Amino acid sequence: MTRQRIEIKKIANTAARQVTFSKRRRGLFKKAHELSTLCDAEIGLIVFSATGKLFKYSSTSMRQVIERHRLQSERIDGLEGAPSVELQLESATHSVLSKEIAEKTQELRQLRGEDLHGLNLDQLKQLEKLVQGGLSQITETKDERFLKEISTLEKKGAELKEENLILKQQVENLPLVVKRQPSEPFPHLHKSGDPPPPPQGYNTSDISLTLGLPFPS
Amino acid sequence: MTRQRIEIKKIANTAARQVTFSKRRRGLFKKAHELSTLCDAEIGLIVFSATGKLFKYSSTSMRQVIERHRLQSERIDGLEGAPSVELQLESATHSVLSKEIAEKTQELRQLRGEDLHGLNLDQLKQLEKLVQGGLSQITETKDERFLKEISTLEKKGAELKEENLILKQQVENLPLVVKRQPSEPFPHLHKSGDPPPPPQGYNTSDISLTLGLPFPS
DNA sequence: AACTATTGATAACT
DNA sequence: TAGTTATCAATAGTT
Repeated sequence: MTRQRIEIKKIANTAARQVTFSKRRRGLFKKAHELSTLCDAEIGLIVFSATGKLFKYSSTSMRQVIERHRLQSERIDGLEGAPSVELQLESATHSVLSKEIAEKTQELRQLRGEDLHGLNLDQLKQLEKLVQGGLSQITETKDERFLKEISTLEKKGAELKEENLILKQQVENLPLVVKRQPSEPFPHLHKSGDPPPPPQGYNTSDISLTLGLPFPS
Repeated sequence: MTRQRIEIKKIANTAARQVTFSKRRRGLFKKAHELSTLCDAEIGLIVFSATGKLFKYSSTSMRQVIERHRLQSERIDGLEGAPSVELQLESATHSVLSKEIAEKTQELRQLRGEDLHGLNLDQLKQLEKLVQGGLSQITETKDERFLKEISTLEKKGAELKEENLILKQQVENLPLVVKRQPSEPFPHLHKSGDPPPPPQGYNTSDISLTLGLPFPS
């Protein structure tokens, strides 16, 4: 509805989908509120994100809206030999949950390449595309992780190398007369109160060494 | 929001309010549907007009949405002076089922290449392997299906060819006596004024024409 | 999260 | 009630 119109079907890119979800959810809630205010309507709106997070709006109380809806629906469905309300709710819940589990289980199996018999050619092609997309994501994430690890290691290596260089310079700068006490060969590199670590860049200290300059204080 | 922006408060004029209610209700439902489709969200929307008429939209079934909402709310409200044993049992069952759903949902998302942040390198490699396996299965099944379709078609084609052959032989054996009328051999293929098409093409029909087959009635 | 070019929704009117 | 249009609001793509 803007820069370019989009097709109304599931947004493939996860990040984009989440951004759109946030934006449109806000818009939807705003519209719901406006309708309820402008036209004196009683409204209940329940939204579960793809990640299962719950968002809701209701003009009065959600319970009231749902209750009113239940009454209306009952009137429509009409006649039932009523078991207890609790049992009805419970079995309803269970059947809903169980059904959801069954669906997800089946979906998982198919994503794993099992139980494909029920699918026709189009569905197979679609599934293949979906899994290819997933695989790309996974491989990409994995490779990124690899690269990150490599660069971390390289960085660490470089730091160590530099540290070594500095230490080497310090060692070379030590006056030959003074004997270091063996107890603390390399006490610490940067504790406060210490003589500042060699502030020099790479060659200055070497040069000063060569020239026999006094030790920097 | 158009010709003139309006204040969000109850519309005084009844007729205008009803008109606005109809228009905005449609808009709201459309947006709800778009959100659910674009972002894979589960949505339930209940609207009572000021006159008490019920309108609703739900991406799955309203019962399922309300049930899911009830579960979430239960969990959030949480702590309340111990409910009845039945309710406790019910909640226990629910939490088991809900947990299973949550796990499967997460697994599904990861198979689709989403939400991979929580995984370490080893887990990513394992997941990649799993999905690669699934993809192989799917592709294999799909291609088998393709091949099967092809061979079916080929078989059918061969049968038709053979049938044609037999028919041709029968045609050739027909007596040469009957003459076809030369008027309008292929009336619709060429518009008048065009250079006449190269008369008869291939053979079978020409032969039958030559042979003066009776016009199929 | 902020911006903006566009599309979409809709208030007023017919 | 339905259709039209001028205008405002929502938002897709981008930074």
